[in-house]
Amino acid sequence: MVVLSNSTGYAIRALACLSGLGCEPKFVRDIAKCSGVPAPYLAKLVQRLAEAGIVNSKRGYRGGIILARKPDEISLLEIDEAVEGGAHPDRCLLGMDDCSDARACPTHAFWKKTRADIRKTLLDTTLADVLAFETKKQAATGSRSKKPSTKKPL
Amino acid sequence: MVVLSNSTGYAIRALACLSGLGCEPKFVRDIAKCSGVPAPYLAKLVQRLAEAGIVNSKRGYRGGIILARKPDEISLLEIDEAVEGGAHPDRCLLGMDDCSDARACPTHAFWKKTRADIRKTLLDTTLADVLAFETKKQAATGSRSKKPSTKKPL
DNA sequence: TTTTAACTGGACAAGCATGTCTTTTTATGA
DNA sequence: TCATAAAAAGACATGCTTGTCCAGTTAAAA
Repeated sequence: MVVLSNSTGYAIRALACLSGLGCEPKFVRDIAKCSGVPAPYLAKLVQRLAEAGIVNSKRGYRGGIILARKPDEISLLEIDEAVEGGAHPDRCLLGMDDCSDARACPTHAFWKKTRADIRKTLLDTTLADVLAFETKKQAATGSRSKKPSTKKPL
Repeated sequence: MVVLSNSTGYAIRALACLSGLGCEPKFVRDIAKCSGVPAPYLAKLVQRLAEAGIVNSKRGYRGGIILARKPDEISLLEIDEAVEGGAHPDRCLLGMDDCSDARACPTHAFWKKTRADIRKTLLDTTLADVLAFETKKQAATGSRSKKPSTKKPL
């Protein structure tokens, strides 16, 4: 039951630390300490995030990592695809490789809809939302992103 | 985006072959050929399925594997838990380990509901449904299991 | 009782995601 | 220009899932 990989989880938490504040670049090692992600591994993830245009990295003296856009303009879906190197292929829930709309396995319709729901949720949820979660330590009626939202109390 | 492991997919397809017909035990190697699962690996999976009471295995001359119950009495959820060795823990979609009902991450409510939906679908879908899928090669308004169903055309 | 045919169980190998280490490259400030 | 500080890059290590192999055990039939 794994939807987002460990690596994607790392990236999301690391970016949440990074979006905390300031226009000053942060070092990989500081983000690592703040997020709990192993520093050398985080360095790899940051490279992929930089390639995808989610962060900007600067080498040399006074270098570091900085968000390329505002937190509410970076969706979790984008982070996932940056880390995984592309969109998830639409795998059959049961792993049948001859399952398709034309030849639907018993869970095909259900899974097709669920997959789309998950995708939409990840698209609608931004770093700003995650930041709010990280910041508020208990109570608070948190600030949400500007995007339409599927994350009401429900 | 992996919900059921490769191994669980193997087990489901293998059991579908097994439920085809007859009260005669089938050999692991025949199930392997029919389902495309590597025979030595299938032998391991069969052991777990036997421990879980899904199949009965018989050693020695004229031994083999046989379903312990009728196909429509074996849910995919049961197969999954037999293969995985227990129920899936309720992991946070984003991998936050301090995410809970009391301290909900931005996707918590969504994922809680979706998880339950997936579980229900796997519980309501039985080997009989999979068998119908395997049997009908193209058209047919297939026979379903006796259970209530979330798998309408939609 | 012996032979044969099947599952059982344990050790082992391969592949992939995860994690680490070291060297190289780049940019800043003195 | 030179020293320094940081990311980039690539080789290397680890762990888990998947997959293989082989000797052991069991049961039926001759």
